[in-house]
Amino acid sequence: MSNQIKPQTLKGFRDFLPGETRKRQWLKEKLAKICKNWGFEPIETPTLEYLELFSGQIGDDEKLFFKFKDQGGREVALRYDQTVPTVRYVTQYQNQLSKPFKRYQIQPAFRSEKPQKGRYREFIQCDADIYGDPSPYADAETIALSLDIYKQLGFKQAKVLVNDRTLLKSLPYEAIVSIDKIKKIGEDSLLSEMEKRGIELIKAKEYLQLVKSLKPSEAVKVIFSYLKNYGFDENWFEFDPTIARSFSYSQGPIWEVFIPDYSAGSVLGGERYDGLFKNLFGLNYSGTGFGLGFDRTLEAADQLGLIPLKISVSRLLISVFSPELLENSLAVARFLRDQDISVEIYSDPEIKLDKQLKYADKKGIPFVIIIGPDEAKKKIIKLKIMATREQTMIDLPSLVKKLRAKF
RNA sequence: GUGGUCGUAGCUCAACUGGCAGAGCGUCGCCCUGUGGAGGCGAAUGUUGCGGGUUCAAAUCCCGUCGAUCACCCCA
Repeated sequence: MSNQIKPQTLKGFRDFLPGETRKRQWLKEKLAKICKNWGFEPIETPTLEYLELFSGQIGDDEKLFFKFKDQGGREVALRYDQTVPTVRYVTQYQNQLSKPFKRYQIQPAFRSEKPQKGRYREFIQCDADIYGDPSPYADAETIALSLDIYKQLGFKQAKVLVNDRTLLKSLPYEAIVSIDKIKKIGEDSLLSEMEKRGIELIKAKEYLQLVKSLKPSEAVKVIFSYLKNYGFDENWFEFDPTIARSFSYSQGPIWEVFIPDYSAGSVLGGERYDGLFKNLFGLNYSGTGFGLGFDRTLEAADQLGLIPLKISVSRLLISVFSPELLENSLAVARFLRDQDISVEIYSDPEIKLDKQLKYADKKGIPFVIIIGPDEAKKKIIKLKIMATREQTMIDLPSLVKKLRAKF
């Protein structure tokens, strides 16, 4: 009798089956490649940080931290976002980093939220930021990168809505938080929302009018001319004074990216947050950039059919005719692998050929090699193309040539 | 964190007001001992998420718990 346990994942934490994992890897690789194309350097930060790093900044939301005492009694927290740890990182290594410093980062973050669809306790974020450049050109560059990512991923259209937090300076924080919801709840509900947050109705109406009358700031103009010069079509960007990004540390330009063909909300959000350096470390420094929602972006790409469909990692299965002929299959496998061709060999030589073919079929492996007694005697192999059922007897050097052409 | 809905075979789901736990798909076997997707025939599979309670009797009602999902909150 053993204490058997139930196989299950923790609330809000996920396993990924091979098909899903391949999609996720596809997106990670694309994101990394695009960021590198823009000259952004990859970095990583630890999963665990001192709790105090986050706790000063977030106030109300501390209940969302995954925090505990480690074995040494230290108060620690799982990475809650990428921005705050990276501000620490930039401060800590400023002498070793270029200025400006451009970095991207694809790592999981942890929040102890109540999970919902598309909302998990462990989720990947892709952040890209520019540090040490206070000019709106730095904002413009990260915004251009925001758009280029979606363009390079194959989206027909993405749209960035840009605002400037300095335009909202005269509004109290509660009003800004409310304004951010206007698209979701409408103007009427917005007014009652503001009242609920302790703003008088008259004031609320005043704030709403003010916001609606706002015109693009100089920084926003710089950004738009940058985007235009980079070659983005005018319908890829727009000024929207209701984009507020209710983070307490946002200042200066703020933006969110939406996919018109995907309705589940924004897929990316960014802002300038120079003040964070001051608040945390008393440093005069600047940072601007974005966090990209990995799951939403992946879902959007999947829904719109942008993920290349490769059912299997294996492109070629070497079947094993019988235990006696296993060595022939092994020899071919080794030969092909030495030629840098990925092959999978069927593991159990006792299993009949029809099962092995069925396996290849199910896994979507397009080519199967068969080596029976006849082939073994002639020192050749039979290549079967699953899609067409076509079979050819072929020797190894020609096989390599043929596969190179097909792959 | 607050409130609602849900959890039955590998998957999708049935089971009238409490009364013998079922179907489709898939899986497996055979038709087909050197060849996969179609077709035919046959077979296996359940602690009804878990724990407790009420009842002659619980998948069904009650409590707790784990998980999923929706709304709110929040969303660095």
